[in-house]
Formats: sequence, C-alpha cells, structure tokens
Amino acid sequence: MPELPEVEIVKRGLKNTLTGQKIQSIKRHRHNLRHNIPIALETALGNSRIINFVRRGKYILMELDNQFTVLFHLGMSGKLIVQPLNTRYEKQIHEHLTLITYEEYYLKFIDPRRFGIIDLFLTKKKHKLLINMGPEPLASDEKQSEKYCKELSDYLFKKFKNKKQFIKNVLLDQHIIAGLGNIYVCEALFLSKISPFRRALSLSFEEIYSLIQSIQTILLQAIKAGGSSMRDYVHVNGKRGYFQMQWNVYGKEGEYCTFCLKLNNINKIKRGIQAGRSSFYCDLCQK
DNA sequence: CGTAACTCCTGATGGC
DNA sequence: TGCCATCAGGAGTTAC
Repeated sequence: MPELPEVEIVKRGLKNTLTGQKIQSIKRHRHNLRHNIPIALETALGNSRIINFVRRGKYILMELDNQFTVLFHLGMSGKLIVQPLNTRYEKQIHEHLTLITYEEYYLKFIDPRRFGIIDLFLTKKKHKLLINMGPEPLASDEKQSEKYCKELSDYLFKKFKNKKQFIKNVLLDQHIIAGLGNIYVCEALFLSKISPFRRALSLSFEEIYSLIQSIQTILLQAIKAGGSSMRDYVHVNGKRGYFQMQWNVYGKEGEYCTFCLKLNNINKIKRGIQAGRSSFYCDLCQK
C-alpha cells in the first residue's frame, strides 16, 4: 500500500526517466477507476511535453507544458511503470492507461483493485482533492528540518486540542497531516512510545514534538530503503523496496518486541482494531 | 459541525 | 484439491 515514501520513490523515478519527454499517444483501456478517468485526457495530453513531477501527500502530479496537470493516486494496489519502447509492448492484466512518448518510452498505470485515481486539472487552479489536504510531514529542505518540526508541532497541538479520536486515526486523516498510512503511523507511534489508543487531545506538546520527530525519522529511513514492498508496490523500473525488513511492529503480531528485549523485558507485539484497521503496538513500550 | 460506518475492488489466505 | 468466507485498506460519501 503506497504511502508517502513509496509515492516519493515513484515520483523520483518518473522525474528521472520522463521529464522533458513529449507524449505521442495515449491508450485508454478502461473509462473508470475509483472515479471516471476524464474524457478530455487524450485531448489534454496529446502532443504535450512533460515538464515536471511533483508529490503532494500520496498524490503524484504530472505537469505538462500546456495548461494541464495530471493527477495520479495509486490507491491500494496502483503501479506506475516506465519501460523503454524496445521491450515489446504488451498490455498487462489490470493495465488501465498507457502513455507513449516520442522518446520511445511507455508509462503504464496498473491497478488491480482500482482504488487509484487519474484526473486532470488546470495547473493554475488547485485540484479539489488537494485543497483541504494537511501539511507535508517532511520539510522541503532537510536543513530546515528542525524548524519545520517545531512548526508542525505547534500546528498539530492546536489541531489536537478538541480531537477526541484515537491518535492512530487522527494521523491517518489526510486533512490533518498528509502522506501517512497504516504502516508508518504504527511504526512512528512505536518509535515515539505513544499508544495508538491515546486520544489525540491527551498528547502534550512534548509528546507531539517527539511524535513528529519519529514520523520524520521513519519516513526518511523508508525513502532511503526505497519504500516498503508488500505485494504490489514497486519502483517505476519494477524493483522492490526493502523497508519492510526494518518494520518493528507492523504485521508482527505475536512476535517479541525488539525494544523490550534490549531492556531484558519480554513482551509480544499486539494487534488491535481501530476504525476497522489493524493497529500493531507494544503495550509495554507504548503508553 | 464532528465522528463513525459504509463503500468501492481483487488477490491472498485459511478452514473444511 | 477445491470452494467459500474473510481480510487487507485509502479516502470519498453518507448517516447520525
């Protein structure tokens, strides 16, 4: 399930391979995913040049040299795959859209579960899905990281003041903070030793600050490892990420907590359900 | 308004 | 071995 690190890796892959290329043709194999794929897509993309790729939360934005930007969301199982034209083109199963460039590359959007989104908007206007999105968890400039961490903590401290929900569920809400999904929320809460069952409003400023630090640490480590590959997620070249090797709690119900072992404690990772989603945690470490 | 349940979908998994 | 129920979850929509 692609979250911020996975989407960031895909965006970088697209940027490195396709920036500057001109779109020659568009093959549409399906008219809808989660929403309808806009009818105007072929017209908007035809003969346009790709000038940049940007990530916002879990969205990828492909900016064109005309007035349009294409918005991609990978949903649960979406992939964006880039291949040179010399590998013979074959439509894969669940391939819904294919772009072909004059520079002889394919871009394929593949998504078995079809929770993904492909949409189009005018670059100078903001897409409606981006308007109410919360701030990015990472600073745009790594040197500003500490300052940004403080800013985010101030912001979240205010946001959490009247939030009665579990901290776990609040962190998953893209309108509060963008880019986090179940895996990285579980891992960040574990790292900051905060129970997923705490109510957001019960967190002190110091705890929120520590939580933001943990979120940033986890996300940066995950990006460095090329993201987490479970089933579907791969880079644009088809290679897998390996951050799943570094998970401490996610998917580890019944295994011993490694932090506890270091302190000569023995405790097993628990799994609970919150808002219909699994939460993995150590009830000895996380309070 | 805030909050929670519901919904979409396919593939992996486990029980019998 | 095959069949069926269950689960995974992002995020918009609906209901309260």
